[in-house]
Amino acid sequence: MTNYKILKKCGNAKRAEFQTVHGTVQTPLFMNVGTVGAIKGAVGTEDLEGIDTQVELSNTYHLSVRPGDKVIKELGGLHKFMNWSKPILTDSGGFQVFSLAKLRKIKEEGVTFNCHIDGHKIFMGPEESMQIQSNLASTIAMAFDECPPSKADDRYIKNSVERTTRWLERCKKEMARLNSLEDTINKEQLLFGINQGGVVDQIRIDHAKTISEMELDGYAVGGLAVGETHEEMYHILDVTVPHLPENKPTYLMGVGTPANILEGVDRGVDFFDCVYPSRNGRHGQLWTKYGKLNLKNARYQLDTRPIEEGCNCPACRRYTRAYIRHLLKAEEMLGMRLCVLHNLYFYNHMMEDIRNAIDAGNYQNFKKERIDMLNSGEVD
RNA sequence: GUGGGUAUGGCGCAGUUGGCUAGCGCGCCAGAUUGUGGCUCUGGAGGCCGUGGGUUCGAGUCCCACUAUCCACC
Repeated sequence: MTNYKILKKCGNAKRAEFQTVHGTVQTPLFMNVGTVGAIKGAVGTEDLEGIDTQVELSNTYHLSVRPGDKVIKELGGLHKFMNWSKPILTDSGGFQVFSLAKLRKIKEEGVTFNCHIDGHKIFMGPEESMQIQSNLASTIAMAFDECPPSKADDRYIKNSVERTTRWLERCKKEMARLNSLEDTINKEQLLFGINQGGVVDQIRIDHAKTISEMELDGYAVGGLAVGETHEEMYHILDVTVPHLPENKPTYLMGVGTPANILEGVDRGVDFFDCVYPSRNGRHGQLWTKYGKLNLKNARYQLDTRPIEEGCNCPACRRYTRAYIRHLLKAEEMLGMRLCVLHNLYFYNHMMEDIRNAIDAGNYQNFKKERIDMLNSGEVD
């Protein structure tokens, strides 16, 4: 029995429904990134309901360091801890090993690296990552992978990808074991595998075929948006996604800009996540249908319009650009919060528009129209 | 009133025995940021060096006067 049901296709764009123990979600969707169990910028789970968040994303590595996955397990799991009942996806920690550890040693068993907070030595391999994610009791666990640098040579990437495949087998085995244990909180935790291969077509394709045979709950494309061009990224999706199972959700990790998402959907992607709306929101960079604006710019000092005309987010419903700009310049928490809420609302509602366009069988026209609007530069 | 100190971009300061286009931090003005260390990075604008004289080839730097300001004492 599959928990993933395609409702409509429009070209390669898929409109689907995905059932989980924490409820059914509508795809394509954007997951709101809350690395340490909170969306940075003083955004609580009560706020997420108000901006139509479907899935919250947290991070295995960060939560294992602080407060510790065993603490969260003792408190009943991440859902209870955060008081969030909808789906949570936990990233495996593989990317953090690549992105924030200065010193790391990758071996067959796993990776040894230094903690970013106090520098102590940490070992994480597929089994450790699955155990932590099982303790967190997220809805969806991600496989522990290696995300090689975009500048790595083909030989390195090939070896890395082969090891990632072996790690995936170990993840699957460990997940099955954990889900069968008596004291496991979420015995129906799902596992998504991750495709790698840099920007090398054949490695990507071979890897996609290999992991497709492993009967996972979903498939992610990782290792993109790490320095390659947009064209390279779109090309990799063009050649890779067709080799992933169509009857399973597809997740493009860490991507991206509104335009990236519109293009990703057109290539069959269901799930997206990105720190852009939250991180850049904290720094005053806001997304609108007509492109992005930097609210810290002096020209907004006397601007009494909302961030985006017609937007119904908590920031736009009540406050002016001038006021929010002042809050940002004064480094008031409220400024960051309002900007993050606007950006997440913008992303979540763009996804809703995308779903409606696919339902209407009009996705490609919609995409072109929206990308033209984003590039129009008519923010003001 | 007396003695001493200080005066350099919006603010706080560096500027060596006088020597090229006077620097730095913060702020300001912009830009970057893609499975998040509330960051970080990259550019840019802005100064007749308190005022007036003097010494010197050359003065932010030395001398004199004035003005402002701070500290101590009366």
